[in-house]
Amino acid sequence: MEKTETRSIKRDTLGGDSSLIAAVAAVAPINFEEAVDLARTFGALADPVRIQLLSIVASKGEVCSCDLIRPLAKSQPTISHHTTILSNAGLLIGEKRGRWTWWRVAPDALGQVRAALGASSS
Amino acid sequence: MEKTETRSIKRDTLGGDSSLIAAVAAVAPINFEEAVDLARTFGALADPVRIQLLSIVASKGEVCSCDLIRPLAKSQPTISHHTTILSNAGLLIGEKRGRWTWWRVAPDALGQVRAALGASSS
DNA sequence: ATGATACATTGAACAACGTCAATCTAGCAA
DNA sequence: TTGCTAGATTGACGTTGTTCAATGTATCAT
Repeated sequence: MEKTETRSIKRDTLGGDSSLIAAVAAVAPINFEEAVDLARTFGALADPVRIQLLSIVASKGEVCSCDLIRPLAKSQPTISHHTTILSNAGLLIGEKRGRWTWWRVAPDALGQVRAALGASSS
Repeated sequence: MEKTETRSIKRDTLGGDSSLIAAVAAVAPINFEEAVDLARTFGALADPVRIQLLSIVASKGEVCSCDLIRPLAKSQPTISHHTTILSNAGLLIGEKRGRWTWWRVAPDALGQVRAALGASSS
């Protein structure tokens, strides 16, 4: 997607190996910046519409924005708003082909969130 | 913690096996109620203070509220607010002993969040 | 060029959230 | 009892987030 200009808010969250339950291994608590990054990612997931949106894209592999309006029962601007948030969070990847924007789940993005939640068995 | 009365907002999130990337396995998208539950849990994690709070409790095993004020640099009511949210989300467990409330990370709660994010390799 | 379609952006209304001062409740000690 | 301490609750304030109507910008077809 890439903002055409201005500050390109590419966040690229979860670059480090900040683990929430470094806990279990009894390591030191994470620092503030890591916490801000993690919180931002969780914030992108903290909405039912976005969870369902992500789930739909994931289950279909690739979807255009127009195919999300009906199942999510939201207006076109609202859908655009949510895809932008997920995209900025690095969880969704959008590719513009002709008039359509095709969305797919960022490979391994959710896996990185999982990793941040620790290496516990389950 | 248990609200003394009124509606006891015990949420007990993530009871089902709702997987966000049922995707990868090409299953069907999750329903609205599951999405609301997941979003609520992620919402509890969508704040830097709560992430650090959780991290501190995890690294120390057990901590009283008073021990969180200093490292988090927040007022006592604010700390109480955050512990309540994490507790309601089922991520933190509080036990009142004497004048102190002792907090610990709910066993496997984060693991369940991980599970909801899918069974992908990493 | 004209029109239609797919999205993004803007602006505004409303709800939800994070924060703290002030206050209230309980447990403990003198 | 009196006083102190740990924490929860209340109320208020500013910030942020969700939503949609209206509008703007490309892209494609005629």
